Amino acid sequence: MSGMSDVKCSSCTLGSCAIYTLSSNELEDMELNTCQAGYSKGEIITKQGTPLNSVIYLRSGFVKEFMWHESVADQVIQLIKPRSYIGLKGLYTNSSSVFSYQAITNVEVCFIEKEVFGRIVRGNGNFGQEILIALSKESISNHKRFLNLNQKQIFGKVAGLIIYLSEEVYESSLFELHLKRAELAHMIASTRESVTRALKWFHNEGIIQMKKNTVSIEQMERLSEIAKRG
Amino acid sequence: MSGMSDVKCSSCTLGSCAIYTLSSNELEDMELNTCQAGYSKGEIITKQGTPLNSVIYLRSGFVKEFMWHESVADQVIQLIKPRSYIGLKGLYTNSSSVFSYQAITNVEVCFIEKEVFGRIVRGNGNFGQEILIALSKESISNHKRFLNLNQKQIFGKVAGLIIYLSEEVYESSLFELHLKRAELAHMIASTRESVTRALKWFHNEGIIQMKKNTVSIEQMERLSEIAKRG
DNA sequence: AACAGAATGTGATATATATCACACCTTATT
DNA sequence: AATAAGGTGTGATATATATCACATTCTGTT
Repeated sequence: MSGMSDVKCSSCTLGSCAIYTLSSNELEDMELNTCQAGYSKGEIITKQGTPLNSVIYLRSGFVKEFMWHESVADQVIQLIKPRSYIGLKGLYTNSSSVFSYQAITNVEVCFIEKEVFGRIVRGNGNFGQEILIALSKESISNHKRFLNLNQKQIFGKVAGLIIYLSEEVYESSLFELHLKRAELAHMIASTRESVTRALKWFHNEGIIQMKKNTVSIEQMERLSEIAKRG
Repeated sequence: MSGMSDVKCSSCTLGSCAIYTLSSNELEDMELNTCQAGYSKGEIITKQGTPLNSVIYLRSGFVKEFMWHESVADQVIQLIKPRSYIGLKGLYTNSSSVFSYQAITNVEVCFIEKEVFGRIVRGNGNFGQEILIALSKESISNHKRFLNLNQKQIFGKVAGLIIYLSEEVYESSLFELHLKRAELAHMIASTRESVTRALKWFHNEGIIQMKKNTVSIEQMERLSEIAKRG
């Protein structure tokens, strides 16, 4: 967790849509109860079970939301893209984090105290609306992954995963894979080896191109066909 | 879709937590833009792709959220319990429904125009907060099912499904299965036959008891052990 | 540059479960 | 009561993929 020069919320260029709805008073309220931090690739931001009295705003970088599951290997729930809130869904539950969050690139975040956050939601319906929108979008995005898991064949699941990463996370047909094979596998209830084989096959067929860890989708049509039919 | 005598929002005994935050003006606004309906078991409430300019409030009964997926059989996303909002996550997206909703018992619902709903959210932060809470809870509940799918063995998945139904939907260790075997299977990416076998085995082991379509969880410990370890 | 450790690729095999085929049961309809 | 139709139970078989074991490549550190 590396230090960094603090940016005021009011002058932040990486803020959420939501903060544009805030009055200067509200903004100041938030500023006073927010603290900024940087993490480098690989660092854990919060661990499940740990107290967490903040909503975390991801200014830049990508974060992995996951759980360490008893016997089973870690389960990756989703990847979070920059300019989104982390752990919003925990805002109104208990004070300890349900999930763990890890920086998968270098990352800048802000910790906003839950209490202030809630106060502002209650006081400013427009802010609430924006948060509601954010949460809805996350929810729908997760549903897509969910549906993908109902696909039985791994090739279909891997194809769906690539599409998810491209559309919901990296928002580009060209992106770097920040997760290793085993983690990708854990996102679709499969194994490292099976993911390797699927990616290799897609590559050989010219459906995607992979050099190093950079994926480029070449034939989206075929890819989504595979994601649908298996 | 059977008719029924209309209840005013202000005198509704089956309202959400959220509506208790409303002023009488807001309540009236809602009343004027809400219409009530009843469906009987099996009826489709909304079909995916169909225009939907309302948030639907489920006063009583249970509803299945699902998609008809191209080649593949229907995919059940979740079951919705009474006194919750249906399609909240679609409030701020497009005007056509992403999912289909079917009554799996007799059901009473209210259609509240999205526009009014949004207006009230913006005007009343406390209402917004309650909606946010509802959405968060739904989100977390779905995450649990999600994690369960990452379980590879069917016995584990079926066990997890039973726990989900008991804890998140029916809120009792004794409940009636409103879904048929094939639909249960579609919730966990498995098959009718495998679900049959798993349930049979649980029954024989005395972990659950099943008569007709009523399930009673007898040994929660073992069930959750199976859900965890497979 | 050399090394160690991690991550990834690859083939052979085992195995869980999907699939198939059919029997049985339940429910509704005539 | 008889019939039909939808749902469920059950065994035999096929098959996709997990598992295993090892080779290869990549990564960062001394």
